[in-house]
Amino acid sequence: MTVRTRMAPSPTGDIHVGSMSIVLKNYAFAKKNQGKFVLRIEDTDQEREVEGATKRIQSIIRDYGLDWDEGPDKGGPYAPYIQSERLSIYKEHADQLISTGKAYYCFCSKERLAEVHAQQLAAKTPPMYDRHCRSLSSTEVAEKLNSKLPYVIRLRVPDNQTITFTDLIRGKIEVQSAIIDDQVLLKSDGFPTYHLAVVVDDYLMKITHIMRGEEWISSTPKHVLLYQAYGWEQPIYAHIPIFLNPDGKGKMSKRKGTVSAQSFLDAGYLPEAMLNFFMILGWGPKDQREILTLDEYIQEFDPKDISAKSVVFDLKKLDWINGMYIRKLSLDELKKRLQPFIPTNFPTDKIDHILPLVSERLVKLSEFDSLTDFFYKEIQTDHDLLVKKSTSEEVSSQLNQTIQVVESLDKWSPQKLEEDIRQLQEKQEWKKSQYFMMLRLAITGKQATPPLFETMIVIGKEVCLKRLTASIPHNV
RNA sequence: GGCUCCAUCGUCCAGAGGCCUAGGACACCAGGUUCUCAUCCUGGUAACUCCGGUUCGAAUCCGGAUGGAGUCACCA
Repeated sequence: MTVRTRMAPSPTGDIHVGSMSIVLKNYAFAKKNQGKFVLRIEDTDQEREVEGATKRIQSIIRDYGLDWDEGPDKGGPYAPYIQSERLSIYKEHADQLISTGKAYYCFCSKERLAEVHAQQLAAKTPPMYDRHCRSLSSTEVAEKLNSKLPYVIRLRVPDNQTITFTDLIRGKIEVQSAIIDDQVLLKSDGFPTYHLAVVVDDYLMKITHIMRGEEWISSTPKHVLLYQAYGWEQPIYAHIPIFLNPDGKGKMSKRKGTVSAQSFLDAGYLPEAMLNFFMILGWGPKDQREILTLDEYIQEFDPKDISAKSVVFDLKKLDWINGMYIRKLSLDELKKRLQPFIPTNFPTDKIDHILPLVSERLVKLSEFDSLTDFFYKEIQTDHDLLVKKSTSEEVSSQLNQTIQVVESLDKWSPQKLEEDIRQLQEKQEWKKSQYFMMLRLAITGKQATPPLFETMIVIGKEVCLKRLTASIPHNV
């Protein structure tokens, strides 16, 4: 049997990092088993649909370096892969359930439903449909249908049944049918609900393994009931634990920070670093490696080894991984990845000299600007800081003598520059840490920078002299 | 609140009855390298939620408590 997995996002906005992590798992598991990974768009909610979201979902998955074998733009043996284009299929399947008595028409108005709900809330009973239309006679139904009353189709949930399914990660899960609502299958606008559409499509598209977020675990019994109603074999389930906010409290949410997969790329995280992070959150290879390639992951990943507990989205670890990946990039490749983050007024002729100086200091690509701005922008030196470890007098003298050394330099090379400046420092017996930090501040305006001499070479003799002169304290 | 799931260092993972005075990684702390920062190297702090039971023996099995999470729509 060919393994077939799927990801079924709904186009209601940007795809979440949690969803991307699930894409990765479905993708990897399909690849590992020489199977197929399907992308299906679940656009059954017309009200919440966001214009252009379907396109963006597809492009972000590809930006992360993943791809699907069958999907909206590629087609495949079970096309179409967009649910709004499959409406007749769901209608047909809903009707089938009506004719077998597994589902029934419901003509309740939204107002009545809201009223019932409010009453149940007040009485502190579980808020469920009161099955008002469940026992309508066939003549009553025919009458209402004839008078064009709007209707939905609901699942006739059996009484007193224990519903069982197996989750690859957790094992057997049992739920009593009594707590399951007579779920709406087909909405009054003719669109299916998620529950109907997902079961019908997963079956029709021959999906063998359903790996989806843990939040679906409580609606899985409804799906099981549907499989039973149709007499179809259940797929294999693996409910992937969700991401918790970095503070460890609650499902990762927009309110507590960034959640969209796109925004992490925008912030300068490398897609392969993101993927690596997803890999080792809640799972690890046998030998405890933390850094692994997609191919290695595909080889070693097994959904049943995923930890069953929800995991904290630890940004510190992500930063570490991203730094590792940035340092692994060749300078050419780094330059390419950096393009969107390089300011327009950046002196491109200097980039090949600047890049080696900052590459191991980059945690995120977005930091490039703040790490390199002093190379070409006007700097602001804090004069209090400049004289902090000394006196204005001494600093003034240090700067003047340094200017002389720099001016008389015959060769503008880091080796020569370092040699002469060190010679000066040793001769004058200036305190190393004070003198070099003072110089650093004068040249760059910052306390943390790449090595001073290389930096000065890149900045250029003229600008260095200008900055040194400008830094001389005047109040002596 | 009902239902479901989960429970090892702050975080993630290892541990599938004796190898555990619990191991690795991130973070943190200290030290080394060094002109600062970063990288790199060394070392350190730090956990089996609790209570019962099973067993010669439990982090590992069972039960309960507690805690955390998810979910209860004509949304997915």
